[in-house]
Amino acid sequence: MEVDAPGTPIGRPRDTSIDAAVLEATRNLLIEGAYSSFGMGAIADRAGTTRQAVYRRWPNKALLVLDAVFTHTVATGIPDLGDMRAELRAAAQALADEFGQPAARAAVGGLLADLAGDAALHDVVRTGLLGPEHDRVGAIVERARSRGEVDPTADADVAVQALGGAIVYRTCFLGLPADREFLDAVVDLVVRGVSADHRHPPTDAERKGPR
Amino acid sequence: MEVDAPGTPIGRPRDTSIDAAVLEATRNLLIEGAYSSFGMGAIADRAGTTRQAVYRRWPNKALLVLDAVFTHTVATGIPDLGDMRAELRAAAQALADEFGQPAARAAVGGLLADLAGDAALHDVVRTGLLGPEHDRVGAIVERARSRGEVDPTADADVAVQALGGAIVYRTCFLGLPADREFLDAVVDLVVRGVSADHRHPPTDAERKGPR
Amino acid sequence: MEVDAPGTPIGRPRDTSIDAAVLEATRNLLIEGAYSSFGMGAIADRAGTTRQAVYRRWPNKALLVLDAVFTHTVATGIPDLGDMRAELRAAAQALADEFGQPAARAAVGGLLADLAGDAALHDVVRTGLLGPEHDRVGAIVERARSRGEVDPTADADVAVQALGGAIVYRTCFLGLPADREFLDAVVDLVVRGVSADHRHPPTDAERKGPR
Amino acid sequence: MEVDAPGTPIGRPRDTSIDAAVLEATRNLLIEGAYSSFGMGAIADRAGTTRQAVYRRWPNKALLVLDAVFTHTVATGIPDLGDMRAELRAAAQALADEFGQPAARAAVGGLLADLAGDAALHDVVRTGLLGPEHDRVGAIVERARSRGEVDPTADADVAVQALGGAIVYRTCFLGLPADREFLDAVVDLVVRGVSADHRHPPTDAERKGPR
DNA sequence: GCTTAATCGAGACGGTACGTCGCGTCTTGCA
DNA sequence: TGCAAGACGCGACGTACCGTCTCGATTAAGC
Repeated sequence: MEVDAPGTPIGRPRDTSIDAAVLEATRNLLIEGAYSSFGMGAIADRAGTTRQAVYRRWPNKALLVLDAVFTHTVATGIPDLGDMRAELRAAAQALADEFGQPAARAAVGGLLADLAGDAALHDVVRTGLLGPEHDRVGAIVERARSRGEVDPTADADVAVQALGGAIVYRTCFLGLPADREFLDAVVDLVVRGVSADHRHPPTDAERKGPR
Repeated sequence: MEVDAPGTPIGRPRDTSIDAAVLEATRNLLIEGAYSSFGMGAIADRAGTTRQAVYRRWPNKALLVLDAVFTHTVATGIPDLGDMRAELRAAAQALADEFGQPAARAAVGGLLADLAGDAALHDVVRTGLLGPEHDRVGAIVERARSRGEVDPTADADVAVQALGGAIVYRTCFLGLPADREFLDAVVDLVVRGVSADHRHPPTDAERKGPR
Repeated sequence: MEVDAPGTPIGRPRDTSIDAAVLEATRNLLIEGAYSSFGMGAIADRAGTTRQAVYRRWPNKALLVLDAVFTHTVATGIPDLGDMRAELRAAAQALADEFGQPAARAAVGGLLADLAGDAALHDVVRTGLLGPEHDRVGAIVERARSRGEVDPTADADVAVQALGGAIVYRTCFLGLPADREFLDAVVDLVVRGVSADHRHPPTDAERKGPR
Repeated sequence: MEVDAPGTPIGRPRDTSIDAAVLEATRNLLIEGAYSSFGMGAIADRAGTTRQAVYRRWPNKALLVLDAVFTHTVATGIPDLGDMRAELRAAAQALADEFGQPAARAAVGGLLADLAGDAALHDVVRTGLLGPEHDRVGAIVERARSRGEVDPTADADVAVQALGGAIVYRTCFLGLPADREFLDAVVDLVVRGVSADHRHPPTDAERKGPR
């Protein structure tokens, strides 16, 4: 149901090598400096092409950086290993791989800044990048819940946000590496935080306590 | 033995009302639009002054926004309530108050973007903003640990990053409110994640398993 | 062997209508006010374009004003009329036309001021504007000299500077019009000053007199 | 009839050394660079004082430069030597001394530029600087005329403007020195140009000729 | 000896212009 | 139609100077 599918694209075909060159240039510039320290012109120069050729492919820097830095095909679900901890480790590792690379660390802030003013763009990120990530981790928790490993009162979304937040915060805000040790520790914390055994929820007094 | 301590400040003194006006203008502009959607000129205009008067006070937008948005005197430690959960709730609430305000949500991304290229600036943020926050939350966990409530193998830093990350991630990345319910849930997760009772650490096989 | 001769000019060509608009805007602003009362920004605004488009064409205000005000193709020599007085009148009239126009009167001072600090610019004026003017008038005198009309001891350069100086001084310094009557009178003075008949040079005593 | 003559000036008296320092600083800056290359701030700095102290004494740069560069007491008339040539030489030398000094050469252009927009200032220059100069030279010619040395049809003003123009033009426009030789030559030209003997005015045909 | 008043230094103030940079678009010639 | 090149209108950048002001300290003269 492609509306404007170009049945037979007329005119000179796009030079696909430019696509690659632009993406790589973007990544390199991100590694070398901050998101806001370069612009479309610098990207085009680095890629050995022109601004126009870049704009023909991506309408703005945010979407270009998104393409350059993040693996959209990330949605490769985690296989059912029958073990929440192992599955979460795999998911956490994937997250760390994605957000820990230097280009991503440099990109996140600027992307966030550009997002703030552009609702459409924000949606792209939420549904295209964050959403799948959430679903994937959420699925792990729900699967474990169906196996009875998760406390019924635990909120999967909260677990997801704690896990993802910890990784993103550590890599992008603190600039620290999300190494194996850290990932294990945070996964461990989350697993224990949601696991079923001996869960004793806060009393009502605590829950609705003063303030 | 302050070298450049202005014993008797010479020349016309700064107009302190300008400081306030600029900070408020900055906050308002952040609420109305994105970090990157306005510049020093717009701030000066809104504050009813000139760019120069702004630059006299803050050398760049990042430091100005930092001053405008974040309460530096945040380091007011959480009192010892004898209850980790209650203390963490207070800390989480403070965090949510700080990062949940509209201006902060709009600022975080741009700030992060500018930080990436400026090591000195990054240090200011880390030691002046994030550091105290960490220490505060870390102190709560350590206090609980000394009361025997925390599992000896649990890493306080990880708990801190999970708690902080979850809140920042939710407010700034997802744009969702960090309401009371969410805060309670994430505190609950962290408390259970580090608490001493019935902790069963991963086996060595799990820990060093094939990843 | 032009090195940077643009064999085939590449890229989008300059919009020639902007050149004209900028030159006219400059002239108009000079007529309306002083050289120093407006800047490149005002010129661009008046021309309906941008500063950048102006800077692309002229590196500074002095060179732009030079182009706007003075006819560079002034070097159209005066034809040999066989009569020094008539030829000098034509030359004087050309000078008065050039320096008497309102824009020129307003420009001269500022130009001179900017020149003082820029040797390169000063050369442009000397060789491009003053030089041809001199050669033209000098040629008239020399032609007359070859006809025997000029005293052999008379210095053509001095005659040139007296004629030119009188006109420039009157129009630009005194703000008086260099009308037909004045021009006739000053040409008459110069002609008589250099003519051969009954010249009685100063005695040595006069020439090397006290002080 | 001094209206606001401060009978007894109360308050702290002006530091007269500042007057001198400012005038000298102005002269030095003019020698080192162009009129437009420095401002009141630079003058104050160089004089080791503040802008305000300068503005207290002179309302703008043009008047300050005028004071700094030109000897207002120039009106010392030329004594009657009974010889036009000798008297004109003395006057020419005085003119050359005044306008030939480096500071004056650098000042003239900028002064002219500032004058253009300020009628009051222009009057100051005309009546205070140029006027006396004219009167002085004009008086010489008229004196000679009364002795019968000058042709009755010769216009003294034209002679004045030719003499003055030649000197100013040579020093300020061409940047050449008005040395003894040049002054003698231009005086000679003017003397011959106005002298009574063998003057044969242009015929009517020439005077009202075509064009 | 105290008040009064103008000056001094220093530097902030609201303005305006500077010359440069980057944006996103457009207009050429060539492939 | 794509591409390289570069001009276009637009707007922000950080700086510099303008002429004025507001400070505390200084320096006479008059009371």
